[in-house]
Amino acid sequence: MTKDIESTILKAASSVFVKDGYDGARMNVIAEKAGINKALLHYYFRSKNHLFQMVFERLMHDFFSSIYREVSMDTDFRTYLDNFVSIYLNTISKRPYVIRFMIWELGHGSGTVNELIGRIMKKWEIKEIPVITAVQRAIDRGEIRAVDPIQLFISLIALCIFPFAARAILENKVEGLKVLSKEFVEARKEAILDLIWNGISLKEDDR
Amino acid sequence: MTKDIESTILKAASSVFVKDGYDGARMNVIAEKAGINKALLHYYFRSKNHLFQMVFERLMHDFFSSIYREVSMDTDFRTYLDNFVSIYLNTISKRPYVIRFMIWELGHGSGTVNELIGRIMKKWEIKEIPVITAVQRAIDRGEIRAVDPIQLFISLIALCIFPFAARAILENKVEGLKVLSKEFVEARKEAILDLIWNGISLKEDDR
DNA sequence: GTCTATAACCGGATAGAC
DNA sequence: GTCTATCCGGTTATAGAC
Repeated sequence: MTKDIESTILKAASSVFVKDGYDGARMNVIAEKAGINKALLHYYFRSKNHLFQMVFERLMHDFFSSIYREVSMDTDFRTYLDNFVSIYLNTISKRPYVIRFMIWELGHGSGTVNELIGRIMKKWEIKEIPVITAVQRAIDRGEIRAVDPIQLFISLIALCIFPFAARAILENKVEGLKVLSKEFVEARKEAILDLIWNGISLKEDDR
Repeated sequence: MTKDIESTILKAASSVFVKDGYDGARMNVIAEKAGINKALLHYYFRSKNHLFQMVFERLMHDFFSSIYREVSMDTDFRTYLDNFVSIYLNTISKRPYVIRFMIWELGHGSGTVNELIGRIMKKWEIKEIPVITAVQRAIDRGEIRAVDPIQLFISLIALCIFPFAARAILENKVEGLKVLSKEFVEARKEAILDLIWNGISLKEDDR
C-alpha cells in the first residue's frame, strides 16, 4: 500500500535527519535505509527540502503531543510536578537524539524552520504554556513561594532536557555515567523533584 | 604578518562553523568573510577538516578556560555558587551560539570529535570536575543537605546553559523574551541561585 | 510504481602563473 | 604569499524504459 511505503520512508528519513541534520543527511542513505532507491524517494517526496519538512513537522508533533497529552491540571501542584517530570523524562529518554536535533535545527534563524514552528504552534492552538499557568495558579493558591513563573518554567524544562541534550559530553566527563539507563532516568526524576520542590516550597517564616 | 591572517581566518571560520556546523559550512563563505579566496584558505589550513579541528579546539579551550579560570574554591559554598553562576552566565551570554554548536558537534559519536575532546581534557589535566568536588566538600562541612553531587552538578549546568541553547524556541514560545538581554541574564542569575540555594539548604528539621 | 542511467550542479581541493 | 582557472568527486534531481 502507498501509505505503507510513505511511512517507511518517513521513518528512515527521521532517523537519518535526526542524527546527521539537514546538511549532513544524504538522500541515498535514506533510500537505502528504506529499502528503495533515490528515484523512488524523489517520486514520493519531491525534494530533500520537502522531505525534511515532513519529517520535522512529524517529529515536533510527536514530541510535544507526547508531553502535553495527559498531564492533568486538576491536581495540587506537587502532584502536577511529579507527573510532568515523570512523563517528560520518559518521553525524552525514548527519543534521546531528537532534543539535540531540535536545538540544532531550530537554532538557524532560517525562515523555513521558524515558519514551521509557527504553523505547528497555531495548529495546536497553544496560546499560553500550560506549565506557566499551573505555576501561577499554585502561587495564587499559596501552594508555593512567589517565584517568577517564566523562570521556573525555563528551569524545569532545563533540568529535564539538558542531560539528554548534552549526553555525549556528560558521559565523556563523568566516569561510568549512562544517561539512557533506567537507573539514571529514575535517579534524575528524583533529583529534579527534590531540588525544585525544596527550592520553591514555602519557608517556615512564610507560614 | 602571517600570524595576523591566520587569526583572521580562524575568526571567520569560527563564526561560520558555529552557525552552520561542519556539514553546513562552506569554504568559500569562510574565505569571503576573511577577505581572501579559497586557494589561500587551503594554503594556510590544508583542508576543511583540518581547519575545523583548529577552530573546534580553539573554541573549546576558550570556553572552558573562561569558566574554570578564577572561580576560587577557597570560600564558603554560597559564595562559590554565586561566583560560578555569575561567571558561567556571563561567559555563555557572550557566546550564545557556541553552546548549540558544541551540543550538536559533540553529539556525533564520530571518533574525530571524541578524540578531540579527550585530548583537550588531558591537556588541561582535568581529573575530577571542580563543581563536584566543591559540592562534596560543602556536604562534608554541613553547609548544605546531602544531595547527590553529580546530579547537582548536572542541574547547575543545565540551569545555566539551557536558556541559551534553546534560545530560538524559547523566544518563539514566550512573548517578548530576549534571552541575550542584560536584564534577562541578570534575572536568570537570581532565579538560579534562588532555586538552587533553597533547594539544597538545610531544612529546619536538620539543624 | 519502480528501476537504471544520466544530467546538472555544487563544493573541496589543486595547478600553475605572478 | 596571493591570485585565477580548473579539476574532480559527490549529491540532488530528472529522463525515460519497463
